[in-house]
Parts: sequence; C-alpha cells; structure tokens
Amino acid sequence: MKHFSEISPTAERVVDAAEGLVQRHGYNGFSYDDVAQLVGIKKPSIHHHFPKKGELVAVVAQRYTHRFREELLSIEGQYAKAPDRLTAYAALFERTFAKDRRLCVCGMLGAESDSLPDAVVSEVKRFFKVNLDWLTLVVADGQRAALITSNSTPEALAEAFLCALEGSMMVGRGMRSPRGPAEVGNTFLSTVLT
Amino acid sequence: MKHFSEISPTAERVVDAAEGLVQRHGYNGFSYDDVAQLVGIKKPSIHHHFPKKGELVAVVAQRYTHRFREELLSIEGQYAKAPDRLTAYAALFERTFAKDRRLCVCGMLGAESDSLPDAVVSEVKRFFKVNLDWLTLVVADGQRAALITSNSTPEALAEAFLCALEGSMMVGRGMRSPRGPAEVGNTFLSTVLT
DNA sequence: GTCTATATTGTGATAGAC
DNA sequence: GTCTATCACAATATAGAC
Repeated sequence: MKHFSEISPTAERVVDAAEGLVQRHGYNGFSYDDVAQLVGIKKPSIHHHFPKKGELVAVVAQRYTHRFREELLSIEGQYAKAPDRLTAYAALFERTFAKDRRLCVCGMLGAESDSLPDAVVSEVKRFFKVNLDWLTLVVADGQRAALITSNSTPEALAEAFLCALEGSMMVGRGMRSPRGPAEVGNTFLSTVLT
Repeated sequence: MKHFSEISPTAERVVDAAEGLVQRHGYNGFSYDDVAQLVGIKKPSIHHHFPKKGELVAVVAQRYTHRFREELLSIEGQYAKAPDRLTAYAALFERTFAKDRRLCVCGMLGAESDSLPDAVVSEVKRFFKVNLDWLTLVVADGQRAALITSNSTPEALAEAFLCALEGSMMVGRGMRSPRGPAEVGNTFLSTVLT
C-alpha cells in the first residue's frame, strides 16, 4: 500500500481534507466531490492521486496512526510518571475534539467497520493495537510505582481508559455538548490514581 | 412526529430491519433497498410507511430509547443497590454487542451526528439525556450508601461510565475483538465500588 | 398496502485532451 | 497534474395502477 510519506504536496492536501471529512461525517458520509471542493480542484484530480476511496482513507488512517505514535513518543519525552503521561494522553483526544467536535479518525471508522474496505479495517485495527499496547505499558509502570491503584490488570485498565476517551467523543457529539475527553479522562483517572 | 406505538405490523418490521442496519452500518451506510430486501417487500413500499429516511431512523431511535427506559425500569425492579444496578446496566450494552457486535443505535448516530436530519439528532440527544439522568441518580444513591467511593460528582461518574460503555462497542468493533462492554464496565466499576 | 415505472440526483470511477 | 466529458450505477423519492 501507498505510504503517506511518499505522496506529493497536493496529495497531502487531499489527505488533510479527507481526514476532516471522515472525522465529522464518516467514511460513508463524504464524497470525492466534497474533497475536491475543499482542496480546490476537480473530482477526477482526486482520483488521480487516490484511484479508490478505500486507498485514500487507508492513507488517512495510516498517517493518523503515525502522528499518534509521534505524540506518544513526545509524551514519553515530556513526562516521566504514569499519571502525567495518561493525563497528556487524554489531552490528545481533547485537542481533536475541540476542533468542531471532531471524532478520532479510527473511532469513527471503527464504528463503521462493517462497511469498510479491508485495507482500512487493517489500519484501524493497528491504531487500536498501538494505543492499547502503549497504554498497557504506562499503566503497568504506574502500578509498579504504586501511583495507580486497582485490582484490574494493566490490559483491562488501558482498555477501559481508551474506551472512555473514544466514547466521550461519540457521546459529546450526540449530545451536541462541549464536554469532552479531558473531563471524562480526568474522572476516570481520579478513580485510579493514588 | 410519528410515534412507534401507532404503526402497523409491517411498519414495525421495517423499523426492526432499519434498526439492525443502523447499528451495523450507520445512517449513511444503508439504503431503502437494503431495508426492502430484509423485510421482503419492494423499495416503494418502504416509502409508503416512511416517506423520508430521516423519519424512519427517527422512529428507530425513538423506539430504541423507549425500550431502554423499559429496561431501566426493569433493573430498578430487580435490583435495589447501586452496584447491582450499574452491573445490570452494563449488561444491556453487552447484550446488544453480543449480536454481531452491534453498536448502540444512538452511539452510532451520535458519531454521525453532523450528517443527520434534525429529527434524528433530537432523538439521539434525548437518549443520552435519559441515560445520564438515570445513571446520575443511581450513582448518587450508591455514594450516599457508601457503596461507591470517588471524589467525582455523580454527574461526572455517570458520564464516564456511559462513555466507557459506548466506547467499548466502538473499539471492540474496530479491533474486531469479541471483548465488549461487560468487561469494560466491570473494570470501571471495580475502580469505584467499595 | 403493494407493486411497476420513473424522475432526479449523487456517487465512485474512467477516458482522453491539455 | 489538471481538466472536460462521460459512464455505470445506486440513492432518495414520487406517480399512479392494482
């Protein structure tokens, strides 16, 4: 599959536009024409960069996951302790949601999973695995340092935390509420932090 | 708006079919033809019962919310204590998810909220309000009885719990994982129950 | 209530000129 | 890389016969 780092500047603008559309309307909720209008070129030009819709959205998800991994690395560089890392993690979701109540790209695609091309499904799965693996390590570290108290396994806590953040975007959207991931993340963390 | 209790038997089968399609593919992921094939009648017959797609899905959400309220009442009748009620509440989501990893109707519609007719958006908002109000009362009761320990307000805990459950369906779907709401609900509850 | 037929629009996608 | 033109098809929706 095409890699986002090898695409032209115009193709990148196409991916930018498609990303926002996926976050607000979902895979089935936007068209090549919507992308074309946002980028300022015609529909067939979009097809020139990404012949199939599935390819375009797969690259959107691929880049999204890559950027998330960069953010995770950045958090590790900025914060040493598990509680601070988890709070910073929740802030990633808050930043996304703060822009027009945008959903996590892979949260939206995860919901639509049954009507998606295989290439997209694979990328979505990878996103969640990357996040759960990272969160599990952070939680385990916090438990070792006695900064996190819970009878649950690191895996289970990581999953519950991720689900709460993803869900907060969905619910915040459905309620048309400005309350978002940061608040829900705080509530969750306050129940497990010492 | 039309009320689900006043529709014909055939219209009810239409709503049944549409409900499952919304849960698996979302509002933008199914067509009148899909519904027609499931019900076993032709497309224009679906339009006879529900002229506009927005009306159909609004009734789907309306009935879904009503049934949820019945379930909440049933939980109140079966369990007296807050922890048991919250566990039973999570089981509602688990039962939905256990069927082909179906999403909560209003969770899916909440994610798609930006590309939905107003009538549908209103119903979705109402669903979340009903659930958050109920959960808030249960949590407050649990805190009064010292069965739930947390510095957070009942409102915040209720929201975090609901978000975790909704999110677990989205993430479980995206990962193609059989792990669902029951597990995430348990993890969450084990962090706040005494 | 259900159907055939059709209007109308939108969609993903391609051909081929510039 | 971008465009005009167009295809093939699917979508929501309506008219009108039975």
